[in-house]
Amino acid sequence: MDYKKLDAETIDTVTRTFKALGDPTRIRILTYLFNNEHSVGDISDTLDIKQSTVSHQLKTLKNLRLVKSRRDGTTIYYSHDDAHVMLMLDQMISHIKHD
Amino acid sequence: MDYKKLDAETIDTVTRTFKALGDPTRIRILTYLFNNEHSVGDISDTLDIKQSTVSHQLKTLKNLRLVKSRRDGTTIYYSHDDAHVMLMLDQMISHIKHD
DNA sequence: TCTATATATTAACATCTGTTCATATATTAA
DNA sequence: TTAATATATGAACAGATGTTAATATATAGA
Repeated sequence: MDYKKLDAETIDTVTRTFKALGDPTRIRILTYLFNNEHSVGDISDTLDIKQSTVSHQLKTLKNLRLVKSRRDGTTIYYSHDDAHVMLMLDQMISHIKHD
Repeated sequence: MDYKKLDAETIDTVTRTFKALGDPTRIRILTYLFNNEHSVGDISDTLDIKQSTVSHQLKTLKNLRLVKSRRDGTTIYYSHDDAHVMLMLDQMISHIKHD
C-alpha cells in the first residue's frame, strides 16, 4: 500500500465509512441487521432505542449505502447493503473479543 | 454472529477503534505508517500537518494501542502496533477504491 | 550550564454529532 | 374521509472533537 496513492476523495470516503461505524447506536443496529432484515419499530423495541433515534441513524447508514430499505404497507424493513463492511464489522468484533 | 452476545464493553471498544479510524488526519498518519516507522517531524513535514496536531493524534492512536513509539535521542519514532486493524484499514481502502 | 532541536501539553475555540421532543408524512382499514 | 399505525423530519440542545498558538519538557552537544 502506498500512502501517496490516497487521493482526497478516497480518504474522505474511507473516513466517512469508518466514522459511521464509530458510534455505539449504529454498531448495535448494524449488528442486529447482520442476519435478517428488521423494521424500524422492531429495531427500536429490541435494542431499546427511541424510534426517532433509530430513524435518524438509519438515514445516516442509508446515505452511506450501508443499509437499504423496502416498504411493506406502513412498515419499512431495513437490511444491510454492504457485505464487505459487514465483514469488517464482524472482523473487528472478533478481533476485540479475542484480545 | 449474534447481536445478543455483544456486551457493552465490546461495543465500546469496537466503537472507539472505528472512531479512531474515522478521521482523515489519523487515516493519513496510519497509512503513512503502513510500511515503516516515522518520526513526528517526518510525519508532520511529509503529510503537511502541524506538529502539534500530529502529536495530539498520535497520542489518540497510542491510547488505543494502534501505534507504538520508541525514542532515539530527541527524536521519537512511531510505528503501527495493531496488524489486524492495519489489515482492516487496507481492506477498507481497497473496498472503497474498487467501487 | 547554555543552546538548539524534537516532541508533548495546555487552553481556547469553532465545528460537528447524537439524542430528544414535537410534529409531519404515508399507508391502510373502516 | 377519518382514524390508527409506522416512519421520517426539523429544531434545539448538550457534549464531544479536531485544530491551533503558545508554552513546557526532554535530550544532546558545545
